Amino acid sequence: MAPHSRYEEIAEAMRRRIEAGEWEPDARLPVIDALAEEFGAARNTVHRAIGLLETLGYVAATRGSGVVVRYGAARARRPRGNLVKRNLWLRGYSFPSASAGEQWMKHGEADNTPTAITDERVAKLLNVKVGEVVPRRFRVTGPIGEAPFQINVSWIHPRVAELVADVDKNPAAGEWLYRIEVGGHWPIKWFEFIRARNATPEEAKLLGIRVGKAVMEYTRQGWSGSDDKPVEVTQYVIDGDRVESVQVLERDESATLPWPANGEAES
Amino acid sequence: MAPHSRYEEIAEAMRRRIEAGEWEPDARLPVIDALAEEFGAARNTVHRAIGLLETLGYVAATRGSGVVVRYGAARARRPRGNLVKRNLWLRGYSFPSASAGEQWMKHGEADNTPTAITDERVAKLLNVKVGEVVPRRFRVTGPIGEAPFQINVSWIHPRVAELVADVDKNPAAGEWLYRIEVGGHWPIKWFEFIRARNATPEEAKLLGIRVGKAVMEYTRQGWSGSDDKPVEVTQYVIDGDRVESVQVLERDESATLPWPANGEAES
DNA sequence: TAGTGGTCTAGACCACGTC
DNA sequence: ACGTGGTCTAGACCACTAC
Repeated sequence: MAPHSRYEEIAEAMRRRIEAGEWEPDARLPVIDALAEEFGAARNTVHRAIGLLETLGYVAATRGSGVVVRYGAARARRPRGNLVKRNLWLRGYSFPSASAGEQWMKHGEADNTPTAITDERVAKLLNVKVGEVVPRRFRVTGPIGEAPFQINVSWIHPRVAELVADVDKNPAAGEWLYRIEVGGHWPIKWFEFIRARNATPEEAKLLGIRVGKAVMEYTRQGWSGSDDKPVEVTQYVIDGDRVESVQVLERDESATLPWPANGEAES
Repeated sequence: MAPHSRYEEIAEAMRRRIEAGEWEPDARLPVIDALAEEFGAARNTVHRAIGLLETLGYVAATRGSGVVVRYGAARARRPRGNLVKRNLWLRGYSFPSASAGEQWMKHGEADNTPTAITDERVAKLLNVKVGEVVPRRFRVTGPIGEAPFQINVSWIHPRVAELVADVDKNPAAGEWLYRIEVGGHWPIKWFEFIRARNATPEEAKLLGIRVGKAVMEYTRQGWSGSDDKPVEVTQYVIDGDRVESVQVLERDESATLPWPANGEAES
């Protein structure tokens, strides 16, 4: 029954106590030294068990204050979909993967300075070379009053850079995607790639989560409607614990095969 | 520039070497002791750096053989969708989140024995109590000839247990979902919940991945069309490194607002 | 300032793959 | 049997929070 390692056993024992209610949500756990003595293990081993419980979403540890139970925390539900809505009044767009509607920028961390592309995959999707400097838009967002849980980064192809050059100085001009479309690239077509992966150290710091925490990554590639080449790549990195996509499955009866003519039925 | 800890610095240095091609894909890295000496750090610290690189998908470590570069590995693409297809000939169903089509059961790990429900969320979705014993179907699947990368588990509500009791002995009778529908619960309606989270120790062992690796979790809840209560819950847990969902975004022009009557345009 | 979690070390031992 | 990665220990020191 126990092919587990010791730290997994300890994590398992602690998990059971949490689920049994012995340690209630928002309550503080005993300090690590006390737990180490109780379990008869080294401090490091208990610390590792806590790290596991943290990535699994059972507790949250804060240096200086303690380890707190985070079991049964609420999670934002975001309807899944593939419909892009345009709002010509605001000269903006609405992507289903991007927002739950009520999000806000945080910290003033917005950064619109052009940057060299380091990621090989992004370079390929945008059809530029690694190291090339392109316009970039960077945001960390989340609901008002709560911790941010989403990183938004967009890279723009150099050949349309002029079209979005004054977007920040002149907000009434509309979003940069709108500028690109009316600038001669209508209609933009998008592909979206969805992955689950582990947070990098940089992302973990931005989102206030532990390194290695699971995140959802949406990567969107926008193609020009005129020259049929990529014009933008946008990536959303979302704390996996904070959101959940929901979808109603529909029946495709058109794809239903008829009963076989010579009925092999036997029910 | 370096708010990193030492193990993150070492991981960063190793990552740069991999991306620079100094350590090529499928090549073996130096042994940990050698790396520890080179970086002037303890063995444990280097080991932790390697663990980080492993969860980020850059390397794969195997006890007894070594650490191998896994950069740029292929990934299966699975079209995203919400259309459930019925196949009356096979008396089965096709869910977009479930399969890439060519999957196969692995290891003979299939397990159809009834089991007590331990997960509180699953219990709630199936509308039963935690600890209640219900029919369960368990599979670990993946493409032929490759390592499995997906865990499929289904729980069935006790009130429809009789309808699926003989499914295993009589394959020609069709899938258990088909049996439930023709047994008086047509049409079943489904909701699907999608999350990214970290693999538990059990899941990691089944999928052959490191504990804490990011996985996609699809949870499907099926409602009876007759008594409007849940009849089944199915969960897919998929190695995040092995699949990627792809989707074409469509324009919803019906939602587009008209230009304002008093044009504030200035482009 | 005291107490908390987080990191690092040096060394030991274990589990597993390879030869 | 050997060499590999994985775990555990005991102790030290650091970074951060709360008081």
